[in-house]
Amino acid sequence: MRVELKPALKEVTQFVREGLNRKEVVIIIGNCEVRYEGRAYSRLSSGTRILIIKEDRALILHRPKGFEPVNWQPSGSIIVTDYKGGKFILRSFRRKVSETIEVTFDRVDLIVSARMLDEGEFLMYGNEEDLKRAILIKPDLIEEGLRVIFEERRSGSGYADLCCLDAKGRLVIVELKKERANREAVIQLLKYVNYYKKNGSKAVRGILVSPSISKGALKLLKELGLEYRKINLRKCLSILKKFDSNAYWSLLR
Amino acid sequence: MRVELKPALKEVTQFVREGLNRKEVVIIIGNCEVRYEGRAYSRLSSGTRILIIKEDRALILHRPKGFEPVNWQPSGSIIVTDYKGGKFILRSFRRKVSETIEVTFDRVDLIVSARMLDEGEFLMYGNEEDLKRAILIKPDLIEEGLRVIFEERRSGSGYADLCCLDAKGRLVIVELKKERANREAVIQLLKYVNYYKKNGSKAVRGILVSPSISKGALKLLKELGLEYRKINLRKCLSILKKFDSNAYWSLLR
DNA sequence: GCCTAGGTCCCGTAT
DNA sequence: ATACGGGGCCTAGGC
Repeated sequence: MRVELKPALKEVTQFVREGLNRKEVVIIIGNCEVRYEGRAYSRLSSGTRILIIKEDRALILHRPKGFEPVNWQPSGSIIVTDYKGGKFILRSFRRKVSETIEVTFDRVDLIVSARMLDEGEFLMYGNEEDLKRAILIKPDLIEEGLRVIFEERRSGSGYADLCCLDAKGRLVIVELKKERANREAVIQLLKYVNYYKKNGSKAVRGILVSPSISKGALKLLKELGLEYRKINLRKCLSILKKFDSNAYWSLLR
Repeated sequence: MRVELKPALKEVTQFVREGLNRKEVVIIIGNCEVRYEGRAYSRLSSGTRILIIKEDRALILHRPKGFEPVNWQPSGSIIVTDYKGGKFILRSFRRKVSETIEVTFDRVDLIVSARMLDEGEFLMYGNEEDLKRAILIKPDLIEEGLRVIFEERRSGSGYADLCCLDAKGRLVIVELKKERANREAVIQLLKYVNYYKKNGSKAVRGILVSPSISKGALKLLKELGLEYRKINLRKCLSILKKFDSNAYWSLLR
């Protein structure tokens, strides 16, 4: 790891170039102005920020407040550095979309270049995918006698989360939401149900499955003759835990 | 600014506490494990990462690759630090939503605490809002003789971008998209048009306005008897430039 | 390449 | 608090 406090701007160019060539992550804290041009246009006038350039050339510029970066460039962009007019300039060009960022520093307080070893495994659970997996294991969570026949099935323009048959053999389209469902979710479900009705299936039911639903969405749902089933995310996870030997489930408190 | 290379983990607690109390931004580079529990659950096993905690307690944890943070907490959360079992532990609790992050460091390579002055102005143009402003100035961009009567008008469940009258006095609902429009946009427009049809207006037209439109969306649009108008974002911006004395427009190349 | 849908999306805004 | 829609959204998965 290389660290320099208050480096001369002239040296920063070399420092950054070397860091990136060595596949290190570079962090710059300093006073800068920013210009962005691409899908939209932005200007950020002078102030102190944190600039991060990762191994893969992802660029992230943070102000001292707020969760979101003020300017950025996703990974894979091209970084060019320059020293001109007494200032350090860093430009980033995105390959596919025509997008450019130009960060001009008139003062650098700190510069860091670090090779970071990170082979850690990232595991996420409790997303919509998990909800679906739990239902595939135990379709009774939605309704007695339900059988899943397709998942993520193309249904017109989009994809139905689950296509099922109920105890009476009727087609049932299921739309899953892991959080409170809104009107948007109802419209999504309607779209798929209508697709199957249009394409020959007579008795098609549509069920929206989520832990909760907004008042307006529930009203709309009923008006459209669709159904709602409440589901508990924790319950789904505990079902998965039983059927999945993966050790990480044991971490669930 | 305070910087320490390879600080003893025991000292880090004090360092972070002091930094945050002084409204400084704290950056830690080191080896850590992460546990997140809230709307979903995640585990990140050991590796070297960058942790940023901002003045407003926004927490952002970055791996050495990729644009997006692997774990985070938006501003306003509560930060608690601890030294236990030879490790430095930082926990963040979100107030409203029940969400927790726990970052456990077994090695810290660098720690920085910096008061960052940033009063810079951030200006963004070329978003949907600007498209709308340009059309308000010059409705002819869409159609000769068009007059805008409402903007962001509640129309049933959502908000119609623009409500207008055409040369023949018919109601025209306009849906704006600053980028390629998809089926979603068409459905949105349809929803608003149907709302006004249902509520008494007889001849209601719907126009989708965007720089381009997906093939499927255009087909759907026509099937539904809706209309499409291409618009050029740069042209809209140059119109705004004329009518808006704000100096930043001059920065547009 | 286009298109669709999810995300711990975040965020602003209006009700 | 809830709900709705934008975002330079990003990212993954299909086709």
